[in-house]
Amino acid sequence: MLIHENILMENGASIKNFKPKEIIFEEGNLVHYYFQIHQGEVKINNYNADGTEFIHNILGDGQSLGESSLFNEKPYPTNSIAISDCKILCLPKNDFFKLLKEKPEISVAVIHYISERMYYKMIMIKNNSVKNPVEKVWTLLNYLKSFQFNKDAFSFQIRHTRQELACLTGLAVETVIRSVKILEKEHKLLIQNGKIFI
DNA sequence: ACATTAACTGTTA
DNA sequence: TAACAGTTAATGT
Repeated sequence: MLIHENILMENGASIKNFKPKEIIFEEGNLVHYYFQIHQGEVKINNYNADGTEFIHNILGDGQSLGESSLFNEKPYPTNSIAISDCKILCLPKNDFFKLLKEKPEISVAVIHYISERMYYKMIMIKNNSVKNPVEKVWTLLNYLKSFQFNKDAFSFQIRHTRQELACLTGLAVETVIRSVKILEKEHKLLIQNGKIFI
């Protein structure tokens, strides 16, 4: 986890529960808290003018939400919405900065985390400007697997739905399905009762 | 609730 | 103009 939960609790954090589809913060909101997921899954997204959704990222246990907005004076550029039942640690902004001052190793951990997020952004911004949808899906799936210790072929199950993969790549669900089938034909991944293994 | 398929439409190489 | 991605709608798991 990014910051140890005991340290967060000792420094003024509280735990808040969110139901699926509940909003943690919204585009345009002012930034008052450092958020860290204790348990659950959260998506960071935007809605286009036509209502279609673009998902920037899906985050899980131990990861933080919208932390980069704590360091500029700008409101949130994205929404943050619970996917599953979530318990989120909420640390008021002032307490967060006090903690960073007192414990420089936490500052470094936060910088490391933001750096990791930026790395992903670079990969995905390039990926999403690629034309070939099969390549888009393949790069995304490989990125998702890159965090696993087990690098063996077909050892990692993709837990995202086809719709989520579509929103992460800007493709239509049907195109994701077609692309995944092509990748299966090329023996790059395995499909077992609808579940993707890479 | 999610995945798949088919038939159709528009865009583009 | 053939290929291919998005749209819509129906069907399957």
